[in-house]
Amino acid sequence: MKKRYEPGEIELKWQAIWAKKEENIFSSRVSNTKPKFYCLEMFPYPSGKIHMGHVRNYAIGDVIARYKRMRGYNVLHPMGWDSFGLPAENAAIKEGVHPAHWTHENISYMKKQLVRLGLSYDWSRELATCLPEYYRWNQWFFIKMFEKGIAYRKASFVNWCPSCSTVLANEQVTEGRCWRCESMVVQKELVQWFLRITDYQQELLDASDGLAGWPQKVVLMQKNWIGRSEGLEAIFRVDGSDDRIIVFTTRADTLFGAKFICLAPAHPLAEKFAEPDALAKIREHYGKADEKHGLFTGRYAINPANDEKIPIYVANFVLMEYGTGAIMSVPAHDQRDFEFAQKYGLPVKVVIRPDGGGEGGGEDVPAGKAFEEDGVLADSGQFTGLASAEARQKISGFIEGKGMGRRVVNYRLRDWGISRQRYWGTPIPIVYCERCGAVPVPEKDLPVVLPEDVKFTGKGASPLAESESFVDTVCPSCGGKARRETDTMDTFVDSSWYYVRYCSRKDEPALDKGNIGYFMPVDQYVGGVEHAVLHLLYSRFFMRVIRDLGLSNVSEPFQRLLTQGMVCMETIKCPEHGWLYPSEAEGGACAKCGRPVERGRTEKMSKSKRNVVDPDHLIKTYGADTARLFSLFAAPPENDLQWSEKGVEGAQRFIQRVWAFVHDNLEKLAAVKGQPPEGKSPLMRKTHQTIMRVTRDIEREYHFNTAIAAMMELLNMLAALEPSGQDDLRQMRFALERLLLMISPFCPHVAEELWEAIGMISSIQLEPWPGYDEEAAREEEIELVIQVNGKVRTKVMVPQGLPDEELKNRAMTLPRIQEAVSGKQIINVFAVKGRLVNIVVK
RNA sequence: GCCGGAGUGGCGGAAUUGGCAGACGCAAGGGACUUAAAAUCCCUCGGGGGAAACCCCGCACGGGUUCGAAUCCCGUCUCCGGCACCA
Repeated sequence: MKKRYEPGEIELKWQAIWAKKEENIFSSRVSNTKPKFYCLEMFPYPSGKIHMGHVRNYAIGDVIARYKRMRGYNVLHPMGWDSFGLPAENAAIKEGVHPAHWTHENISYMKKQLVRLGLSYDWSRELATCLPEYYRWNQWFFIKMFEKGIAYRKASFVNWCPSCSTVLANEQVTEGRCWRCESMVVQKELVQWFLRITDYQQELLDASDGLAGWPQKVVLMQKNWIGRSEGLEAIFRVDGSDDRIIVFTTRADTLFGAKFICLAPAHPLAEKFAEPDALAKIREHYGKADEKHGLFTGRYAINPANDEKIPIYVANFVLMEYGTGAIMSVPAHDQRDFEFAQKYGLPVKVVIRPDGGGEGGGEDVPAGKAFEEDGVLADSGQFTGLASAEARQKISGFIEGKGMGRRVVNYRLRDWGISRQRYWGTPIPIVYCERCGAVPVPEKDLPVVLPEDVKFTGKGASPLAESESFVDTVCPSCGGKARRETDTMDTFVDSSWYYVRYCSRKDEPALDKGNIGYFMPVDQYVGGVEHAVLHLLYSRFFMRVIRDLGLSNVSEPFQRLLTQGMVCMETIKCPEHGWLYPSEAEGGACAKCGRPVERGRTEKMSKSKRNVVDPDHLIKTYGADTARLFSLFAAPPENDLQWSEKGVEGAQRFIQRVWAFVHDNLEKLAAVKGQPPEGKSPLMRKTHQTIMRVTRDIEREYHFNTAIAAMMELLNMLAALEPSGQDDLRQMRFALERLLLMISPFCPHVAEELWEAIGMISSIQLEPWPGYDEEAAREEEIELVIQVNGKVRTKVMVPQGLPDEELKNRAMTLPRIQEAVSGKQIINVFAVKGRLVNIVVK
């Protein structure tokens, strides 16, 4: 054994050994003897190289997988590539490389990086979503959904990203910007394919309360996204016509205050009533968060509550996609309506007064803004004086009784638009025939493969539309001339079911019911919180479709979810040259101009801010074990992690100290024979305590940072020991073996190496997780804390397990306490859990 | 604006159920070894007072409940995340 710890050498050695043993170490088969555990990390987009976010994500997952293997589970721990998407196509436009080529190069490089990190994946299940054998099943799912009416086509206003020149789903727009490139999104009317996720909205909502293993934050985000609200649909007759306008409101209690009606610009009656040119102008402002624009139609509607005649407007801020596309406007109690009323000089009628706010004494017109809270009804006929909550029910009932409306539930969630006007995605398997319309490609003709003869110009319509060999086809139904759909699928379709594909090996058929039945659901899913509504909601939807296709009994794909925090690093800025790399700011001065630099905030690592750490460089300098250890030690997984070079060195120091301990004691330790003696010693006690703590910290919320801290404490004790005699050495060896076992999921290479060094023959991977004995972990003496009036006055060592009365007596006799209580009246004495005594005096 | 979450040393972070605030690590200071440096090892390390024993203050801020509060309740401030014309 070398004196120096050389990570590069030993890590490559063990990675080679593991690769040979892959069949029996990291691979998983359907097994009846062991319970299964499916551990999954979000698969990466093959962008070129892995980044520190991946390192952290996969280190967390790997510790869980390795730990569970040691606990005797049949662990499924797969990895693959989310390999369709825009960057590949953009590279093609910029550099002329084919997206497939670019993607496969990246995959092969990144796979090497993952292997180099010592991650224990079952590569026999590796998948790449851009391969026809994978996306064939996207097409298969699409056809099944088409047959069931879940996939359908409609024209609507959609989110269009001008920079990506494609459509985005609602979930993919953040603050009006594209989730990927941050360009402002515009509204465009297009015919698109949608998946009817709204069919499952109530089920998804109801089931979210059962997601006990998920961060509540994520559950809440999903619930808000689905956005259920209960209200009333009320019918407003159009004066002098048979037309009726249906509005949705959650505030039936304000119905008597409705002073006008607003229609969405795309509402059928808006087109019927409004003058086309004027309507077109309103439409220009649709979906934009700017000023409110209205157009009076010249028509009036009848308020079903009081038969009042109120004007009908078309307004840019009314959404066609939510509710009924028409609203009743109550300017006194809705801020938007208030602003609209102000602009167009419409009346404001107060029908809700603040609870307890003087009978009839309040002002009629709110001062400058609407009163939107609940209160007491005013000026509302027979309902005047009721509280809002009660009035909502009563007025809804009243309207229902008149046959002028009904209580309904509305959701904010929209159907998922999956059409993308790009090349590098799954072709939508539809053929358009003049006679038969949209016809699905028959299953036997799948996959519809992406054509190769495509030019990547970055301009115009879908690149697929340029490929005649692709577009021209025959109708599967009538054999006549037909054209293929040229849009591809949103890449979130690919990732909505990949965890199901992993249940079968590459060489086994996809979607095998037996395999799915054995491995699903995922027991632990680990990934970034940025997918809280996107990928995670789509997957919950897809799993239900898969269930309803009879392929699985599972509804929820992910039993437990861990959302890890971001990896952050300090930023450095020069007042003149902007963001700098640390190497450009040595000595606190900008390397370009010599001006002093500003230490910026610690922010998420990003290339643009130049605050990134390259995993390759990190591994080369410190090794994979150190990279993993630091990622896990510096913060609990759900927190953001602040990268620190010094912290990395600290992590490596720990590994080096373990190494040095084994090296320095190797001869003595190797000669040890037999078990440690019965009876307690500080080291034996500490060892059992450490196993207890580490086990508990991993089991409970995966708090690896405190688990590692506990192992460090054990090492500190071991290193301070000066053994004399065989019994001491036996204990030392016992403690060391357990320490190595506990370290092995975190730093698998060095654990293997040291395990071998102390004479163990089989791989440490195959060892069970060490057990502990609570009795052996128990302290014989405890430090009794004595407080007077809640303040610590002294501490004393006493035997473990004394009765409370005895503790109180002992406390009272202590000189320090005598002194503190002398001349005072003792009111009460508390003893707490055999650990603390509090004396209350006056 | 609405809905969540979080504020603990110079820093990252510990602290089962209300019961010793600051585990572990980083940084810093001192010392040992060395011709010297690195590495390593040892000691100190929340603030204030005191020669010391020890005392006072301290978990964003202000109140409260309690024998006892980082932990529970109310209010305020700050930061982070989500949603945002959703009727």
